[in-house]
Amino acid sequence: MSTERKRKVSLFDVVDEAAVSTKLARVNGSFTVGAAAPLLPVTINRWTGRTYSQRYFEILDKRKTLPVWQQKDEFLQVLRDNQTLILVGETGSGKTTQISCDLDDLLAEIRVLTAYFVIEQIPQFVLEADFLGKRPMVACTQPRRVAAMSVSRRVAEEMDVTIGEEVGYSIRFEDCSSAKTILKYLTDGMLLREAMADPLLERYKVIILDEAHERTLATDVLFGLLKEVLRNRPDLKLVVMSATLEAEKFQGYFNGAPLMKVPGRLHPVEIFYTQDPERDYLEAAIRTVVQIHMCETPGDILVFLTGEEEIEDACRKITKEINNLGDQVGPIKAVPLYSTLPPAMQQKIFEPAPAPLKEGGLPGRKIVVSTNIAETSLTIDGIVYVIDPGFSKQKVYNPRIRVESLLVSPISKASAHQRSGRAGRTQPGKCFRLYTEKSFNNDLQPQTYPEILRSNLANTVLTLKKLGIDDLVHFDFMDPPAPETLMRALEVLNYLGALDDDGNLTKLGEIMSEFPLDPQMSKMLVVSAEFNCSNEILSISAMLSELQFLNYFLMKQCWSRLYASADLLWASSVITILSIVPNCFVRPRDAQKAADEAKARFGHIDGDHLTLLNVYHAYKQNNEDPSWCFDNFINQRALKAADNVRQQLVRIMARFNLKLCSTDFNSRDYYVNIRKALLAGYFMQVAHLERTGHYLTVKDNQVVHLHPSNCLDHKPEWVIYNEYVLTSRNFIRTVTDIRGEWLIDIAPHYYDLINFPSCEAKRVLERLYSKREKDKQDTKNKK
DNA sequence: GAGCACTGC
Repeated sequence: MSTERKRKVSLFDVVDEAAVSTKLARVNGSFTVGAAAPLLPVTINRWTGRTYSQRYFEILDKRKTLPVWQQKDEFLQVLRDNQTLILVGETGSGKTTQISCDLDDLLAEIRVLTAYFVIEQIPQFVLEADFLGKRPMVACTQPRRVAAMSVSRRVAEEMDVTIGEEVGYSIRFEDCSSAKTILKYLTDGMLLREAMADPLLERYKVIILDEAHERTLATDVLFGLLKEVLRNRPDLKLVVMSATLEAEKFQGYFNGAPLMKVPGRLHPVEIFYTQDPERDYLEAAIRTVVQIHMCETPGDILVFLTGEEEIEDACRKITKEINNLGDQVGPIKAVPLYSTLPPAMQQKIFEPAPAPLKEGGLPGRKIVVSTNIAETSLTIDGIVYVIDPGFSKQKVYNPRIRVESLLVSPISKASAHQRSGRAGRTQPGKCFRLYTEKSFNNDLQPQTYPEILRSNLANTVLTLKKLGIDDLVHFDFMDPPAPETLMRALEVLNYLGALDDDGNLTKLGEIMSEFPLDPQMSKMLVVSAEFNCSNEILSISAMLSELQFLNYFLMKQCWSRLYASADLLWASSVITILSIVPNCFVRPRDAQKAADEAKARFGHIDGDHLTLLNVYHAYKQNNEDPSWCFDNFINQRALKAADNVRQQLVRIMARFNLKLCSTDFNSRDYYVNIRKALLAGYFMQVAHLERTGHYLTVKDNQVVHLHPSNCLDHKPEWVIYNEYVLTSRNFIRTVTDIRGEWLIDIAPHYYDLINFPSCEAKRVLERLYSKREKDKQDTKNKK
């Protein structure tokens, strides 16, 4: 029904648009009369029909000084003569964001840059193309939400239009566009969503994929999809924007499309390497900071390290060492930066360097010590020196045993390049690489290993099926995933009932594909009404999915060789292996005991899923009060985000007429029904307690341990788990007590005993099955 | 009894 209403609105808007264009024609008509007209400056905005503001001309003058402006005519000509065009250069250098989970905060804090860059200009050039018709609609994708928002706002300003009207953006939770919109910035995942409803993307005349070199999962899927669409739509044009490193690969993939180089970065950066390899990169980084501070001209320093503890440690050591130098040097301020840092602390990176201690004294310097959050997601102006030890923490996924872990690994050349670029934002800079030039050339991988090759593809396969791609094996991936990964995904979807035995999308699968969740979770949600607890499952899903933003999906950096030898690496004690902890519960260093006690108050003896439900309920009962969150060591941002997700899920449930219901809270079945519903989605993630006292995952037979963060007060015979992580041991995290009988009731096709490796769990299930048979016989006999 | 790279729908 909501689609129906939407259609009516857009019909209305088409009428409205026609009215606008007649008005426009009239305005332009009166304007172009007379031979002298072309010499006059254009004063009427052709998109709005309004007179341009003074500010428009001020910005225009600056835009005209940009190097890319020189290439406008050439660009338009190449675009006219070709269906696909690849632009290479330093993309993505014109965005600035501040860290925050809250979109409102972000909007208030986005700072306007004084420099203008390629991705703001190219779409505007496209709109000026006369060969695309009167009001061609242009889409421009970005891998990150904030980029889509901030760039579109900037462009709306440059075009002298209101954001959300002619220029807009569309991201999850927020569609700021209208029927008037001719240029829409959106996340790559969002364009993929649009393609699910409109497979030929017919509303667009031009699609621009920015930051294509980042190779996000969504971008990779769009590549293959758009290649198909371009064949079916000769009128559609595609512009791919990428960094230079793999330009030829892109060209080869897009059938020899023309390459055009565009200038990007404003200032040169001088690169320095060490003569010999460094044994201790942390020590070397601190030493380099001190040297820069003593010997180099003023300018802030950015140091890349791998994790919170290392960063805090480095900040302390830097401050100590510089203080030891006394009056010989100016004052410094060492500022840590990582994603879990409270926002108030994060703000510190934008504070100016400290002033000289006395008038005419040595200048101060700001030293930002950061994870690779500062590599792509966040830009800090004023950085002149970058220190790059060459490592970052990267997530590794092994599809064979479905285990993920985080490990400190060497970065890629592309990543090193990106890091050094951070030095040249405001003036010429210097980058100190704490490895040898030989090592850079020979040891670092050229590119970020694409996400699609190291991800669980169950969700992607479901999306592709929904997009009408039946033959996954012959789908034109730029880097085809391993056949086993695809097979594994198909198998999981078949067990969940999303695909039938021929691999075709079922009705259930179609509904599941509409949820922005992984398939197990959407299955659980879709069937939860059958267990009379969809309200509660909604809350749990929202909480889990909010946590999964942090710990389940996608992994980013380069690591192909690591991947190939991952098993060996896991065995290696040299490499630091860390896990990712969900952040719904806050545990400050100075109040760990109080935080644990607060958490225990929410604990549910049957498991962590139910504990999450308790937290959500308590949050709502306390009117989402931030001070209540603070007092109870609850991360308010996480809860707010979960609530946001929940609302979106409710809307999708309504679209498919899925009932919202709850079991009576006083009923004995209230929690039983919830636990059963969990199993309906996650029946493939069950572990059994062996007589030895260890848990074994069912079917995979991996020895696992309950993560100590769990809140069970006993060791249940059967548990369902949300994730399996490898840190110091094999852990299953977020676990809930379930009953063996439910396995054979709810997922008999998975627990069929025929393709089941022999183990204790199998023998227990066999007993349960025969007991079930016997019970059936008994009841029959009684009758 | 563990220890927090980064994003997307």
